[in-house]
Amino acid sequence: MATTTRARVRAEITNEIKDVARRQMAEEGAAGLSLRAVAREIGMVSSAVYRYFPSRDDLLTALIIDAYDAIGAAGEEADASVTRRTDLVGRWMAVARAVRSWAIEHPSEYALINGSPVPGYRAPQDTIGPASRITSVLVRILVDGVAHDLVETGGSLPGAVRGDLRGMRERLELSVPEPVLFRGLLAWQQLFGAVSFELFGQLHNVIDDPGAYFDAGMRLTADRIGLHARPIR
Amino acid sequence: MATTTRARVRAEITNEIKDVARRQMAEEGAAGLSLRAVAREIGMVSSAVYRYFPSRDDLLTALIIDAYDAIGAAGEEADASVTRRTDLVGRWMAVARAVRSWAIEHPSEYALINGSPVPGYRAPQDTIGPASRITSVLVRILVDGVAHDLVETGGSLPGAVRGDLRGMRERLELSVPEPVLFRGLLAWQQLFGAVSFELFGQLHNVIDDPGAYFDAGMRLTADRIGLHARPIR
DNA sequence: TGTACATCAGTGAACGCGCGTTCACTGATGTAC
DNA sequence: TGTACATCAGTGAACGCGCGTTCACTGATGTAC
Repeated sequence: MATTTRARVRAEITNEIKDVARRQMAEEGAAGLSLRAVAREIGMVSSAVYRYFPSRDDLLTALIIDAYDAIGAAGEEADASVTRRTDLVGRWMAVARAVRSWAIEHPSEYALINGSPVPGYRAPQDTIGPASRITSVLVRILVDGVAHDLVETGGSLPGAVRGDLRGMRERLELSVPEPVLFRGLLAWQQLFGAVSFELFGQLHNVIDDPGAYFDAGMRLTADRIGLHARPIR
Repeated sequence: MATTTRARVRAEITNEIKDVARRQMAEEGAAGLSLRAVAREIGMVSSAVYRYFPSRDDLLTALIIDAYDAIGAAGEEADASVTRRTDLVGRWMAVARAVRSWAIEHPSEYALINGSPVPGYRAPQDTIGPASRITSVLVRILVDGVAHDLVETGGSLPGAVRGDLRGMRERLELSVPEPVLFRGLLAWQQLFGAVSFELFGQLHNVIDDPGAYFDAGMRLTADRIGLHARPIR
């Protein structure tokens, strides 16, 4: 048969290992993720975990890939939920809020992909694909904006920056002028900077209503990307 | 005598412990900081370190306080180096570049105060004072901007956000309108977001000249705070 | 200025703990004929 | 459909390692008289 009992059980236990690892990471941090502790909680002997993941780093890699996929899926879903596709500000806000919500619900996974690097761990190439998923969501908003004349396209850039962005534009085959890419990148940084600030506790004792603050900041950011409600030309 | 030999030697060894700890943190990360490893490198028996720091967490706290102090001092120095005090954009750029340079020179210490929190560690109250040092630098730029009519003061804010910022303004006894504080806070986030992105490797394979990119971003940010070269009124 | 005592830095052994990974093994599940 | 063999999941013991922290101790430095 296509999926044997063995294969099904294997997939289930693989998921259980990852789930338990995620939960433990929330308490101990990524650096403290321990195969033995995971095995103990599942009720397995520690060496049994090696039937599923050849090493601790491979488990970490799997968690990172899952996290990128999850935040990417959350962003895609939020973007798709906005029915009026020319409402770029609405799409931006939906994606921004989705990123924040996902991060608040999965703080340790967010830290895994957006916090300080895990010491001694080098991410393999496998993580690059899933990582670009959430980035692509923003890029699509910019592409649609350019296509419908809903985004400012002007602006000057220092040569070095323009060159780097041209490289990016050509690699991804985007029809988006460099200044738009530049503002998009800054908005991206503002989004993840805001989420990290909130999550890592930098807003403590300053902002009591981080949701309202986040929304206001992202609205201003939308404005600054140069997103418009009606065609410019 | 005021400082005995014992006291002088004590201060020297305390510094040596912190220096070695900083160097090891760069390799192992904050979570992997180990009293035993530090003692080993210094050539001390591990229990001797307890004459200087009552526990591993106290050593971490000392490193955090030092890091806040160092980045604060770097920011203050950069701000003070701009002789024309009404050149707010120049002051902002100087401080931003100083923060970035310090972070690049001391990546593990930057991560310690701006990266994901160290698991299992709760920062004591002692860190609050040093932490506000760098924040105060930006606030002074805004205060001077308002005093000399060099910064936009208008803008609307949702009630909850305005309320939070009013609290901040009153606590710090600042004569700065809430919208200015709001934009300042966003600029602050943009600055640390940009440095973190660069340091934690998110710009890899996208930006080859991160210095130029950083400068261009911070210039745009200065513009967006509403800093002007000449009085508005 | 000299001496007796108190303070303090550093030693070395020990406690009790956890970690990643390897390896020979048992017994259950799956596959080919 | 039944049987022989191959594959695979999980076991339990072991290797070699590092960690934070405590404690009784020695010997040097500092202080009071």
